[in-house]
Amino acid sequence: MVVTLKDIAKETGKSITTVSRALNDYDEVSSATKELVHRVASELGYTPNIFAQRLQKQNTDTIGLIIPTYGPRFSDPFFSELLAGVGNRAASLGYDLLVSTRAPGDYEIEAYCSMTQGRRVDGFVLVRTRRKDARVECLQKSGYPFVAFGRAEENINFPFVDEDGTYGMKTVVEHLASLGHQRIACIAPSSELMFAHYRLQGFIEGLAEVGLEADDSLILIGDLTQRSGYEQANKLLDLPSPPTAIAACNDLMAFGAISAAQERGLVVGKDISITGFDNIPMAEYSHPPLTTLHQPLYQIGGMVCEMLIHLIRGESLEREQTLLKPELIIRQSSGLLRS
Amino acid sequence: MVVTLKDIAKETGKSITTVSRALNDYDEVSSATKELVHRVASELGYTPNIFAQRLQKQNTDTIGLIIPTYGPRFSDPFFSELLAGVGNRAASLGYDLLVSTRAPGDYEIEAYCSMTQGRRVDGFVLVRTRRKDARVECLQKSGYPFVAFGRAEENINFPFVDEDGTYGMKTVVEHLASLGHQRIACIAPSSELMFAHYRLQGFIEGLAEVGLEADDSLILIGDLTQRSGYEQANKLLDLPSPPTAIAACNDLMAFGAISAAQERGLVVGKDISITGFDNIPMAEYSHPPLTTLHQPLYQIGGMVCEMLIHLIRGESLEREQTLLKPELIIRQSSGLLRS
DNA sequence: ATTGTATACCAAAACGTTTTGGGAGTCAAT
DNA sequence: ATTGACTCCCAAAACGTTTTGGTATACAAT
Repeated sequence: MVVTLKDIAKETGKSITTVSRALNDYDEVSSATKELVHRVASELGYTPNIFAQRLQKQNTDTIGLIIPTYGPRFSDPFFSELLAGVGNRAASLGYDLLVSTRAPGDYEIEAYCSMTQGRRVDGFVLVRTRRKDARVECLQKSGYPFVAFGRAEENINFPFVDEDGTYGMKTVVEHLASLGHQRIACIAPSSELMFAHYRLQGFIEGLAEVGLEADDSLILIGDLTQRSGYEQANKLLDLPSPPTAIAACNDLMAFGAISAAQERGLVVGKDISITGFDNIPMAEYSHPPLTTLHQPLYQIGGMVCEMLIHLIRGESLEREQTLLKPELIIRQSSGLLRS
Repeated sequence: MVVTLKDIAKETGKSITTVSRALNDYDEVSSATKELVHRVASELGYTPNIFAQRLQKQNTDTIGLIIPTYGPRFSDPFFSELLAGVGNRAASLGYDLLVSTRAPGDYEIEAYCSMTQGRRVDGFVLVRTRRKDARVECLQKSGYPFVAFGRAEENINFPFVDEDGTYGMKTVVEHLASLGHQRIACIAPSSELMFAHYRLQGFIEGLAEVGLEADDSLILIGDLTQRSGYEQANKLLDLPSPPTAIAACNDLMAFGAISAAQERGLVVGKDISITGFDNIPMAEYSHPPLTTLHQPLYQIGGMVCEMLIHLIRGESLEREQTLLKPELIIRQSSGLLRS
């Protein structure tokens, strides 16, 4: 049978109150009693019933993470690394992690509602913010604490960590321009996604800074998968005057683009330069290795998680909003323009 | 303030008992009362306190998944796809998913203990079974329901879904042999991991079936990452008489091996054949596209999750143990032996 | 008149904690 | 002797559900 405080009380001859306090290390219990209670507790193999605790304390020691999954072949290294970061930090701070996977859309908000209404979690980690983010509205309205990985449209204010995608893409464009490239294309995800918006903005500003004109026909929209990188790159390469460099807004699409170029016999890094964004582990081992921007996803996951827990505990945050500068990692997928 | 049954009772003039029963659709409540209660409940915005329910019912409607994370750059597409499968199925069956990420080792068992002892979950999904799997022992001893993705050493009996890795690697070896390869190497993870054990066994049996002798110097151990595929492939290629084909036991190591071969100027698929196992999305877009074995991870995740929930509900399983045949996907990383 | 059987309801107990509000004893200062 | 401060302890309430073990009424069958 399951051991409860009552059993320990009976065994030690103390009251339930005292047992509870002894186990929680209150000062008003003598050290002799504390010792006795602890000994008996471990003899009987006592473990507190977490739901009774939560019912009483009205908190959950659990944080929620809802992962938007795009289709059944969902397999974005982005999330596994971030998840590891959030999960490990949560565990080390004594919090459980309740994960829900939902396709973006109507049911996604439902997942938030069911977690908030049932008071299943103390707060949320929000990932991949969107331009009009119903999740942000929902959480702000309900007053649930949350920390986002990613910003939102200007005027909404909430704690976040984000990478400076604009800065990142500017450095990519500078890099490509310094290699002599003038026709630089971009494969960007829908600007609905805030990070895509910032990255694309960086691409355009970068072009301006190096004195190149943005050409709308060289900016295509992809959906973050290799497949779409492949398809959009094919469209770019079919243009009468194709680009000599393609800056993809994430590594997966860059791989798709590389694949498309190679199918046409182009040598990536020589005939054409292709860059990514994220520096997923695969980037180092692709052929050719991918020039990309490094985002420390594991650390970001940890940061976001820790900020959230501070918030839940009612502590003030050192920094409400953090913007990280991604670092350009130059590998062989980008090279001098062949003249 | 939070609305409770008591509030509804007061508002409707009924007792708490009747309100509870009305909401749970017991027959012993008149339909008029049911209607009244439901109306008032939704007017007041009632949502049950989940912890009170769980305390009373002594169950959690939550399943646990503990992901072994190898290091901070943990980023295995294997897990994101599996997680999506488990998570989506759990949600559709009304279960929450509690995820814990732990490095394999001592703390991993602790994670199981804290979930079982605190009775935080009704059961577990166990992934990547190991030869002497302390987790299996722990769960069997505690009597917690669980379903594994992967088998264990012969005599232990528990419900699982697994892919037939032995069969899979045999088909790979047959494929390579049919292309004329005679010196075929294998990069396998530690045989501590059951799936690695079966895959390696398939490799060896496969060699025997096509009349080739296994050469121990051609079997190296990796740790599932690209880096280790790269390192081990380098060792193989440095041999006085290097292999003409390398069968890696997962896709990530295959990519590492491809990278190593390409660094030496070898054309993969011509000068050397390299194969993987898993068919992660990247396999289609690598250069060259990877010959590998397809595992339907998303579906497997769903199956495992559903079996577990049946088990938790005390229903009998249609099949306790399922072995799936992986399908060989031939792409360009394997080709005819150059003579 | 009694018994049986539905139907519709309810008070109180139970789940296992933590917290509230207090009590009893000891010791020292007035 | 009284007061105050301190230490150590406890009974009971509270958290919000579900379940147990009833009751009261109405109606039909004996």
